[in-house]
Amino acid sequence: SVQLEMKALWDEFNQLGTEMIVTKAGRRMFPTFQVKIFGMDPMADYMLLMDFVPVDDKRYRQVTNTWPVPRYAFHSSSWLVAGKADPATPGRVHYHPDSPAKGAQWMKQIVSFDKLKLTNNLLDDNGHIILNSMHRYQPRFHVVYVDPRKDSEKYAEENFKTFVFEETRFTAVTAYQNHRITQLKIASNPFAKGFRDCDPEDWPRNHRPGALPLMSAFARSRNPVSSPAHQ
Amino acid sequence: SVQLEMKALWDEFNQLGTEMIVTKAGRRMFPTFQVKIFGMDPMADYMLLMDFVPVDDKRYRQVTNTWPVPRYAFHSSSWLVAGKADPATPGRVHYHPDSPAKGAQWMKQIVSFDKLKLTNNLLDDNGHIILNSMHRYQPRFHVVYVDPRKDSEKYAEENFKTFVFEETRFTAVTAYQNHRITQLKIASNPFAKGFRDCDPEDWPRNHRPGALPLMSAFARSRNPVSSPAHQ
DNA sequence: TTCTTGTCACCTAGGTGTTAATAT
DNA sequence: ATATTAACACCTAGGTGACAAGAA
Repeated sequence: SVQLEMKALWDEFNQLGTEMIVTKAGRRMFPTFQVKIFGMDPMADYMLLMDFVPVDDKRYRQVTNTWPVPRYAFHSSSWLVAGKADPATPGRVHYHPDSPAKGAQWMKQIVSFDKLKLTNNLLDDNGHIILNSMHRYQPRFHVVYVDPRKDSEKYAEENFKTFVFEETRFTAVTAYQNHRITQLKIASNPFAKGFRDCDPEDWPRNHRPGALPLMSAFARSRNPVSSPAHQ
Repeated sequence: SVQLEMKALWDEFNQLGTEMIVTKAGRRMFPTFQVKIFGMDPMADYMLLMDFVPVDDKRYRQVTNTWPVPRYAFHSSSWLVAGKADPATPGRVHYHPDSPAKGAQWMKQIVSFDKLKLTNNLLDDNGHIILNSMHRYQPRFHVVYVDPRKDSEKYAEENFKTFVFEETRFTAVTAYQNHRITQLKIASNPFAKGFRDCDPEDWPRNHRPGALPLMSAFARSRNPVSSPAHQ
């Protein structure tokens, strides 16, 4: 069995509609996909990998903020369907770089996919995951048992198991659309600390699951969505 | 077979008498021990590891600079034997973190031991290599074939091969003794760039094996050994 | 006196959202 | 109008030798 790490944070993002940046050079996910694994054969070899499947066949589009009601602009911001999905991207997979390794190795600590990067470059040759911007994806986690038998291909069907956590769904974007997502990223990702203007002690030290979802950071946003959309 | 990378640099250090810093927290080696490997079975599993053996049973001591001939002090600086070696340290080994891996994996790129750290802390529990300061050591590189046979212990003797490069010998120190070593480290280690005061373009771009061994860096040293030893 | 330790400024290396410019 | 790109300031994380203070 598999347990998703940082589930509380994933839930917080998912509630707002998680967005993940894709760039030409490749961008990591945040939150990082991390799991604890139980019940492996400690002595057997396993490959761990991830892939990403489209949640639906829709292309999304950000609805324009209403005007002239700037202070409610945030509430009017939402995702609209903008047509059929673009042609599917190359369905790449990301092997955890420690693969293959023994079950004991995988189970003795949290497995982190922090080397995984997302790109929108269809010609990428860095082995990154290729996604279409403005499309929704569901990350999937696969565990493959390395069968020592000579004719192992025959048993491929029974030698892997797939785990899906719906709270890790996200929309791929080239720039954040929902400013509440931006603020939650800034508040929770250590690498974005430079953009925080709230109490530096609030996160993550004092963060408990169930606490208010970082409204202080949002309230003091440098770029509130409530700024006039017109020019 | 195995080929030592950066051999020209190792030779340059070895000619001066290589020194490696040891600290309580652990210090990386510079140059880093890196090799290219040939002739493995691409499909077989191998473990790669290093250990360090005392070159002799001597303890060393830095001779005091002669005086009052400061400008020749550098030439008078040398290592003296200071008695029998201290009791041997725990003979730890360092497994390359990618171990075990297939021969194909090891051979397709340079294998770098840049995670290996040296310490003088006998109680170290970070798995670092423990060495006695002021003692000389010879790094050794071992390739272990992971035998798939059930009774593989019986064949342990024939399942590993050891490689020794004498130009990688060094003296463990807590502070550099030979200022020419210090200057060569500063000139060639990117992380010490802050201490360079020579032409930043000289190294490593314009460095060719056979070129003069960085005398410009030495000449402009901030702490020339030729400074008076008296106070 | 010689050797060791801890702190420091200064680097490498690379992960953030911002912003202005550009592309569609 | 909307979406993408590239340069950028500001971080995290950690590898350097210098230096002053301490230990043996």
